[in-house]
Parts: sequence; structure tokens; C-alpha cells
Amino acid sequence: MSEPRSRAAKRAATAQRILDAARAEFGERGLEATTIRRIAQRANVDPSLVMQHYGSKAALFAIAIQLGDAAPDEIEAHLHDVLDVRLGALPPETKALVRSMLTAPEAAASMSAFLNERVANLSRAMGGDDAGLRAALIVSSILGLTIARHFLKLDAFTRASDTDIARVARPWVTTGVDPASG
Amino acid sequence: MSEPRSRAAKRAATAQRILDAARAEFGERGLEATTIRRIAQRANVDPSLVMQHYGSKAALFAIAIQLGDAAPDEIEAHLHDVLDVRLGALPPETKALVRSMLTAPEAAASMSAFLNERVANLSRAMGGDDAGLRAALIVSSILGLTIARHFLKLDAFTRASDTDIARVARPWVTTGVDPASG
DNA sequence: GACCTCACTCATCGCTTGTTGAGCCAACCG
DNA sequence: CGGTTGGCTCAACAAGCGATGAGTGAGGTC
Repeated sequence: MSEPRSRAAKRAATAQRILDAARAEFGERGLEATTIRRIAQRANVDPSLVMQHYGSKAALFAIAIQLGDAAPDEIEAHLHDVLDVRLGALPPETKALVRSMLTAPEAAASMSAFLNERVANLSRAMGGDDAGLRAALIVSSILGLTIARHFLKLDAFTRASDTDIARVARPWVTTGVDPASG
Repeated sequence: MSEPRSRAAKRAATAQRILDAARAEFGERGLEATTIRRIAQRANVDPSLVMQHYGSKAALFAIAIQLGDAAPDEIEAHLHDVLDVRLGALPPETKALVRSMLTAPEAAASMSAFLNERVANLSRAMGGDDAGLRAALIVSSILGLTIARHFLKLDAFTRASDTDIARVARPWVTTGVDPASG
């Protein structure tokens, strides 16, 4: 509980509180269903202050779905990230991005760019016949797993423990990495 | 182009035209971004007529995302449906359902129920250790493929032909079916 | 301690939305 | 052919939205 001294620090802290609230709301309800008023209420702030800080709802959303710097894109790092670390919970900006990727064009574009890069890196690391297609299948499978588990909450994933999912998913996802397995 | 004779037939035809327009709009923009006025315009009809036919936007959406009767759920039928037939294009009600499944709770519930049933049937047909989890992985992988290809339009899938995707995806998806492969 | 700065709030605008009810006119019935 | 039904349109409402601009009062400056 740090009470910021300077005026600039207090303003920056408020901006961050608004951004956190925005990420949470966008992540729970998506871009369209989220209102500036709700974000403001969640951040204990007047709605107009949100506009003063971020200009517009669209601009705030664009910042809210910005992903943190990605890890180096080796196969192992990739699989480790997604299958072990991220199995438990998704970071707020990721949740916000995924939640709106089917309805908000900007989110769709951002997600496509992110996944395309992942596919390109993975494809280069794998090599072999149909490397691009196999990489795309791996990446989209992980996307499907993420959606089914964290957003649709399918029974099979809700009932299973994180370790169980990781145990079964890892060889399943890794299968396509080896060109000889197809 | 048949000009319907009876008054009831003409009304039914209009209702169908509205429903088709609704499915198309919901499929392109999602539940929230789609307006009754746009649907009406697409169906060449007054907005209030949409309400008279379907009562409310929510009721219309509920009907619009209703999937046709599913095929019998054997493994082969399942894989065939998804990997061959549906690779080309998605039926309008499916597109509408998928488009809104992350933002509209009713669509999410409908999608979850559909996928849970698919997983249950597939799991029963497969058997072996972790059958439920393996089945869920297969189903969610196909979901991810569908989203990545038809909604996010990832480069790797846009560049490849339907046959290429089917050729690479089929063994990839089928891998988890055999319990001995993990 | 007087002046100023600025983070924040208040009141309000214009617009779009889903939804409603009254009215119109061609189709049907006797 | 007169009267009624009913498919459809017109006009309008209340509510909620993003966004604006003037004000306010505590914090910083000299």
C-alpha cells in the first residue's frame, strides 16, 4: 500500500488503475459490452477521467490488448510457456485480446499477427515437409485448448488437474514437431 | 424464383428471409455489433417487422445460432465432417455461433454443450487411458483450426489448399485417437 | 502565505439502440 | 362487391452510450 507522493506519480498510478480495470472488464465482457462507465466505476474514478487519460474507448482498448514482450521462440520455450505456465491462468491482457478477437477487427488483426509470427518461428525451427502447415496446426491447437479450457470451460478440462492436462497435452502437441511422425 | 401464393406462405417466406439475414449479420459482426436495423435492411424489411416475427433481438439470436441436427458421432464421421466437409466453408448458423461464443453468454453455453457432447461421444468410442482428456484435446484442436482458418485467417491456412490442409491435419488429429500413440 | 497548476468531478450533449403502438393497404371471405 | 383480416410500414419513445467542456479544490511553487 504505497501512497504516491508527487502529483505525477499519483496521476500515473491512477492511469495504471484505470488500465487494469479496463483489461479486466474487456477480458470479462469483450470490447462492445464493456462501457467506459463500468471501467470508471471499477477504478473508482469519474468516467470522463478515463477519456482524459486515454482519449477514446478504442485507444484504451488498443493499449489494453497489447501483449507483453514474447519469450524467445524456441520450440521448448513455446511449449513450456503454453502448456505449463499458462495452463493455470491467463494474464489480463491476453484474456482481453482473446475475448474480443472474434468480434473486434483490431483484436483479430493483433491476434493474427501474433500467431503468424509464432507459426513462422516454429516452422523455421522444425523444418521438414509441410513445416508451415504443421506449425500452424500446433499453434492453432494450443489456441483451441486455451479457448476450450479458459473461456468455454469444457467439462473435461474443468474436471482435470493442471498436471493431468499438461501430461496428456504435451506429447499430443509435440507429436507434430517431429516430421517423421506424420 | 417462386412467388408464394397464400398469405401464410408469404409471411413464412419473409420470416425465413429475416432469419437468413440475421444469421449472416450475426456471423459477420457478432451479437452486440449487429443491429435490428441492419438485419431489417439486409432482408429488405422494416425493423419493427423483425420484432413482430421474433419478439426480441435475444430471441432471434437464440434461433439463429441453433445448429442443425448433428451427424451420428462415430470417430470417422466426426473427423470426416470436420476435416473434409467443413474445411471449405462454414454453414451460417455455425459461423454465427462461433463468432459470438466468446462474448455472448448464451452462445458460449450453447457451444460448450455442443462440444461437451462431442467429447463425451468421442471419448466413449476411443477408450483407453485419459480417454476424456484425449477426446477433449482432439475436439478443441479442431475448434482451434476452425477459428484460425475461417476467422483469424492465418497465413499458413490461407496459402494452403483445402486438400493440403486435410492431408496434413488428418493424421495430426487422428494421432490422439489411438491410445498407444502417446 | 499568495498564486498558480492540474488531477479530478459535474453536468450535459448528440447519437444510436431495442422496442412499441397506431395506421395503411392489399389479400381474403361471404 | 362490401367488410374484415392481417402483413407490413411509419413515427416515436426511453434508455444508455461515448464524448465534451466548464468548473473545483488540493498540491506544488516562489
